[in-house]
Amino acid sequence: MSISIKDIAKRANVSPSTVSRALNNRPRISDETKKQIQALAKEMGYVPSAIARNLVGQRSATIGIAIADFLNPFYSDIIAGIEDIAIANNYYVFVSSFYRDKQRELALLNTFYERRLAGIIVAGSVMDDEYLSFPHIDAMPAVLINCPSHPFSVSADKVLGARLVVEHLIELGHRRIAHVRHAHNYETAQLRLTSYKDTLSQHGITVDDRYIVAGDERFTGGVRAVDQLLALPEQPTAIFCFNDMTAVGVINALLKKGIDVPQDISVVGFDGLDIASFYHPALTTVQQPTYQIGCESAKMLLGLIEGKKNIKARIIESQLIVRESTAPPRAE
Amino acid sequence: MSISIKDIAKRANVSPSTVSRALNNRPRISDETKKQIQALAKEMGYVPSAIARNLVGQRSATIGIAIADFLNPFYSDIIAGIEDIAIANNYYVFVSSFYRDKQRELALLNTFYERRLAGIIVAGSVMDDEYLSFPHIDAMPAVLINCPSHPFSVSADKVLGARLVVEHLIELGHRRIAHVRHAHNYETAQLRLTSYKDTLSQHGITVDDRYIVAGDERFTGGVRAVDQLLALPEQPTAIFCFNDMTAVGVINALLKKGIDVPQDISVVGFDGLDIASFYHPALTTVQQPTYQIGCESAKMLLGLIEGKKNIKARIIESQLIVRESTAPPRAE
DNA sequence: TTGTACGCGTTATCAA
DNA sequence: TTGATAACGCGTACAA
Repeated sequence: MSISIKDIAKRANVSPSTVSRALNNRPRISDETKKQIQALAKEMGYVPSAIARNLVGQRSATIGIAIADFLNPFYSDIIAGIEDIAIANNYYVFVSSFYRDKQRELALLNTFYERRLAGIIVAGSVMDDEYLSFPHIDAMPAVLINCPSHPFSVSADKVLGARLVVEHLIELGHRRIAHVRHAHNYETAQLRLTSYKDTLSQHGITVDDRYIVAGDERFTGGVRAVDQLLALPEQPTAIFCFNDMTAVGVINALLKKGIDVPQDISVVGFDGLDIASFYHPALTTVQQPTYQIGCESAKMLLGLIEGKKNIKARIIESQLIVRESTAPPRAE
Repeated sequence: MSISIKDIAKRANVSPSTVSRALNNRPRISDETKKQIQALAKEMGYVPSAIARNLVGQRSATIGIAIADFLNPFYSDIIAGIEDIAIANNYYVFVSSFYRDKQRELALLNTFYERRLAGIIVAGSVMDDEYLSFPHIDAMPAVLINCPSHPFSVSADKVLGARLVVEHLIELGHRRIAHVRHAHNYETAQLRLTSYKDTLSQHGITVDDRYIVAGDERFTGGVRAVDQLLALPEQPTAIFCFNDMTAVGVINALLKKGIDVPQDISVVGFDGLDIASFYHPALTTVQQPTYQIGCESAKMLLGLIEGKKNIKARIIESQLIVRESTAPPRAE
């Protein structure tokens, strides 16, 4: 059992409230007793109980971050951005992951609410529109990352990103452009897919569903996707991947089969992780301002916590970065 | 303000204690009122306050994880292991990072203690031996990952790992073997370095400090290290890197300068991340059982929380995996 | 300047 | 089977 202000009060022969005043730098106390008590508290190794404080104060100064997948470095940078803003505003941050599992996501949100956290940020939710019906959303504000349809959200422009990718490939001369989508159909995965289809159509290329295969967001998803795509009668000449992790998996699988990237097949990623520029060949990809997204979402959440009302969904532009993994298709 | 058992009690015309009994499936209550109250609680959207529960119960059923760096995927797998064990034992898990900053690490531990968490797991501490003097260690048990000198710790065998690496390179015929160490001299970084030196000496190779340069644990650290090493009058023929991230940075920098890996220079990583096998060339590295380390440390912590006493530091064997980034040195 | 009394939401003990 | 009461650690009116 840890020591409390009562213990200090006894030792100092004062009342608990005097101790409380001394430790919180409150006015109605003499400088002398204040210093005396502060010294005693330090000596006794007193650490205030956030639990008791939260209970009486009805606020926790802690925000929770629920992220889809710890194993995807995409989220690491976002977390760093959130942390920096939160710490600067005297908030603590706790992170947890739900691994794209709806049940775990719900359980996590519930845990956050049980702790009466001041607010939460969710990145990569698989609940999507059901979010608005989450019962405690008014008591514990939430900001969603990459769910642009939600009013309180910060997202990168996936529609633009996917269009830039497809147009880049078409300009290079590709016609058979495959897409490795995310097996989960959550919002921003869907947006990439739709934008991919739309852009193809706009350029007079018929969408062929056989060129759309499911991956996940890790290396292995890309490997499996390659097996499917290479089994096709007419192999694609370019593969647009859901994200950089997938693209690395795809390239690795292709190289292992003796297929050169980009000479035989072009590959494009999405996200702009560090690994994209360090991989070999370096990935053509869509750069997402992850750290900035983290900062923006934290600022938005702090605004919501303080009761700000005029808050709108933010969409941040993303940018195509052409590197070594794309080239014109081989002449047939 | 969220609704409490008092609110439910009023609506049901019973006392708060009856509501508490109903909601916690306690014995002394009739089935009828229990069901009635449970239904009412659900209807009213009641969620118990973990804060109040913790205050009265003096326990939180939550463990905190402090990890050195979110941006290093090495820790992601460890977290997954911890989470799985914790959840299976009805514990919640909150993760936070201190980015190898001693002040932030201390602040984080303090935050954890303020919440009166049941226990903590720290991975990649930069405090090392000072840990034992952390004042609240008895009230909130801690397990350290990769601090083998600490009594409650789970670590991979870095000494063995580094020796396997160096011997592998020596067997291939290398004599000028460089080491990119971590700029922070925390325990397991030190162990790799010492083992590297010892193994060289044991094989009659003089340790040359110019071949030991500092990196960090990210890609960029490897890039900077390469600049230093290539400026040397006699360039090394092999580079043993602190971890896989560093190795990727090193290889990337070498390839950019037109130096082939492994034909011109061999490179070895450490950790056995997924990226090590997906990189191109695939990395020779020391595989660490990250998920298992996570599980073991969680089990150890739960043991400590339950008051188990006969707990000893665990060291888990690591294994050299030879892939494509090492080869005999070029004949001179 | 200091102390007393109460309440935050919950559980546990005792009495009814 | 149920209700009243106290307690967890802290902050804050209000009284002294």
